[in-house]
Amino acid sequence: MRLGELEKLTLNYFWGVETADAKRVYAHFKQQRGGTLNTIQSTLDRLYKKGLLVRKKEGHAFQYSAAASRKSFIGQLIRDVTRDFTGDDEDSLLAAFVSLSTELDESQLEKLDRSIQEYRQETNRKQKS
Amino acid sequence: MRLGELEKLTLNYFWGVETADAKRVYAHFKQQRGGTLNTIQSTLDRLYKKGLLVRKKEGHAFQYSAAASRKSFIGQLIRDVTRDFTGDDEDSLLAAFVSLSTELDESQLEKLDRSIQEYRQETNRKQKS
DNA sequence: CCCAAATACCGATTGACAGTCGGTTTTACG
DNA sequence: CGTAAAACCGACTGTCAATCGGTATTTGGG
Repeated sequence: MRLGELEKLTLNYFWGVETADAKRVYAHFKQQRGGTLNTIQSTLDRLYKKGLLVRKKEGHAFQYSAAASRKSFIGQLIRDVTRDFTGDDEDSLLAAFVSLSTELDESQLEKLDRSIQEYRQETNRKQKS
Repeated sequence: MRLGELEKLTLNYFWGVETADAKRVYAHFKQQRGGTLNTIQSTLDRLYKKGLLVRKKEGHAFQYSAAASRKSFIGQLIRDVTRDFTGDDEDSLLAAFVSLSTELDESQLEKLDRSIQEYRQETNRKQKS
């Protein structure tokens, strides 16, 4: 799924606010990039149709909000972009991790290692309860 | 940087062969998808201009080959796709890892953990020598 | 209950860019 | 130096984001 520049900006915006209607989003972007309310509405609609935003009518306007957290969205993004380059036999997620490893320095690897340990602990706790 | 379908197939092809000229690539794809030699040549040229293939003239034709390994390419891909969603303050690579973590199960985390340990050992060895 | 303002929705246009391929130019080798 | 092979150029198509004008719809107030 392809994302345009304004779509990316909009998604980032929605991870900073709970909820917003087109007018509110427009007020935010009017300063930094101009354009019309209509353009924002189209973009919100496109993101909605792509399943990246959810919406609910309240009064006159739809209230939009992010369909997924930033983190899980990025995770999905990575899986999408790597799928075409990783065979079904190998674990594409793991392959992605390993690919990225070569870009990390020791201190980052250490941090990562801690994050993973933490997450494993958490997962184990959940499974036991 | 956007990649088309044929471009992805072509990159994958080049990770399976050392080197190939347009004719050879065409011979490979003729079966599974038809098209003309010219189309392949355009695609090779586009990939070359994008820096994803390197080439060297040998006799009549350019010999193309992958500019980077599959793994480092995927790593680059992930960094590109995540850049717009990770602030400069936070470490985007680390963020990507953590995002993906939520998609892994315990056995995968274990494997990942092992990979990281291995890699850290390797890195340390290199730095000492 | 109906009207006007607010908003959603539709359609057209533009700009990138991949894919495709015909035609022309360049090039390497005999 | 001529020719066959390959590179290169240009055109056209299809897709999709961005943009925005115009129309349809909806909602809350009167």
